[in-house]
Amino acid sequence: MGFLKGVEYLDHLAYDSVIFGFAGDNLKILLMEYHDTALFALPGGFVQVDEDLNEAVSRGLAERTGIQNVYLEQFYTFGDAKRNLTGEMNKILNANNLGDDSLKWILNRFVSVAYLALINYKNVNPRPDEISDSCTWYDVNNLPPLIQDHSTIVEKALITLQSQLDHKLPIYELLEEQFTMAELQRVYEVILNESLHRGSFQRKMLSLGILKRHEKQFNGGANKAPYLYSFLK
Amino acid sequence: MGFLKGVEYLDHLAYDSVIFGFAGDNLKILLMEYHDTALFALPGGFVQVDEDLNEAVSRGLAERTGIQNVYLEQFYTFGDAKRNLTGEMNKILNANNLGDDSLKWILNRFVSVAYLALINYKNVNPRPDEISDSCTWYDVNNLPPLIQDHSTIVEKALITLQSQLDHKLPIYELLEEQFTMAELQRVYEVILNESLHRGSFQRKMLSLGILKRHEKQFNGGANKAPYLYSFLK
DNA sequence: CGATTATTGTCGCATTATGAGACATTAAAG
DNA sequence: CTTTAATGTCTCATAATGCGACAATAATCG
Repeated sequence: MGFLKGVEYLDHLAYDSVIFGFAGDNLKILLMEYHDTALFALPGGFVQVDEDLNEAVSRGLAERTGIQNVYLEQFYTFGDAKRNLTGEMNKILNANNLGDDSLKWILNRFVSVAYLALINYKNVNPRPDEISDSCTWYDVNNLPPLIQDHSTIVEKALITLQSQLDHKLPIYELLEEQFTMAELQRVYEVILNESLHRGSFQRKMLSLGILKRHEKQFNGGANKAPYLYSFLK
Repeated sequence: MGFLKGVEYLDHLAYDSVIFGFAGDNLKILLMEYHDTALFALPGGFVQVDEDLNEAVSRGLAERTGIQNVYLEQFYTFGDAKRNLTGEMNKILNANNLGDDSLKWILNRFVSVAYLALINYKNVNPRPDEISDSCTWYDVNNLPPLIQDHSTIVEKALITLQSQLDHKLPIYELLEEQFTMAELQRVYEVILNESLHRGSFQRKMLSLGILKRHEKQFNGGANKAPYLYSFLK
């Protein structure tokens, strides 16, 4: 077993989370940067000995972003034998003066369960943990180099997001409570990475019967004002 | 770490596989029954310390069915804290005179990665392992009670199968090299659990351009003989 | 104050996909 | 030769989708 600050964790098992947000017409994810290193990683963590796996992920997400009751979806478990943090983590531990033997277990091989979450960009209060000094949003199309196989994890998360977009993913988490049709279309376009026909998109969305129309929004532009919509609960 | 016959395994980590076959117009899965118990379980196993997770599953499947190069898809990782085999496994170990302490680790909490496979019913040579005396096909709609949460795992496998049927799953593994349109339709109907319109199904399949038409099959029936088809490679 | 501009809501049309029934074909049995 | 049952294909109605067009409208500009 591994111990971290007096808590016992399952050895060889971790989770990583790909946390999506939407801002400035682009899809973002949360990344951590470790103190005094140029190493970026997905926010992840370990599973306590008597803790549900899903609970562990919720807990970690709450600790890092301050938000709770998030839509979390498990999408793949990465289990290659050579998945370990030797090298990178040595650098991190040294930079943080944590080089004692009690943390050696962190250098073991880890099987990692990957989750994705869709959250509202504005609701987040990214908080660094003890060994990372920033937890910041990055444009998903312009990520820094990530440690280990974290780039692969992000890729797989994106593919999952795309394939499940029409089925069950609660896209509304990404937007404000109320939004325009153009904003909603932009979310779809960014996730699918393709442009959609405006008329068809609007017709399709309205035909689904999942949107409620509200007051028009006078946005100050020299044009017709759009309606605001929200998702029916 | 856990030891089994001199090999070292990752503790707290297991896999379970839902192996689908098709025979007699029905979808089947492989189940193991333990010696001298009435306990049925999905074929599963453990991951060696220096072994890729995917490798472990392939290895286990080859050991139990004799077939290799199977399409294996990971679909979920079950990680509830109370997932353990206390009770059931005690019964199994006692029935097999394996009640010594060296196997105590098997009673721990296990996080299990679940895989599904589609294989050709006829190619399989189910082989029991040391502690299970049968590894047999069961109709998926008529399963015996399964240990632990294995029924839940089967359910989730079925849902995954259904949702991915049109996208990427290599259904052809379930059939012979050549097959009739009626047989193919039956596979779809069994997986989707609904009947399909014959004309529409045939039109759809032919329009996909993934089938090659062969000689007619004179099946001895008092009716027009169907063509045989195979999937284009 | 009227013309202009950019964006929006909606419609029409062509094309494609889908559901359902119908009809001729055909291999074997009587 | 007739009958039977399954098959290949067709037609029609309906639904879904891609794409362009048009009127409406809020702000700006002359």
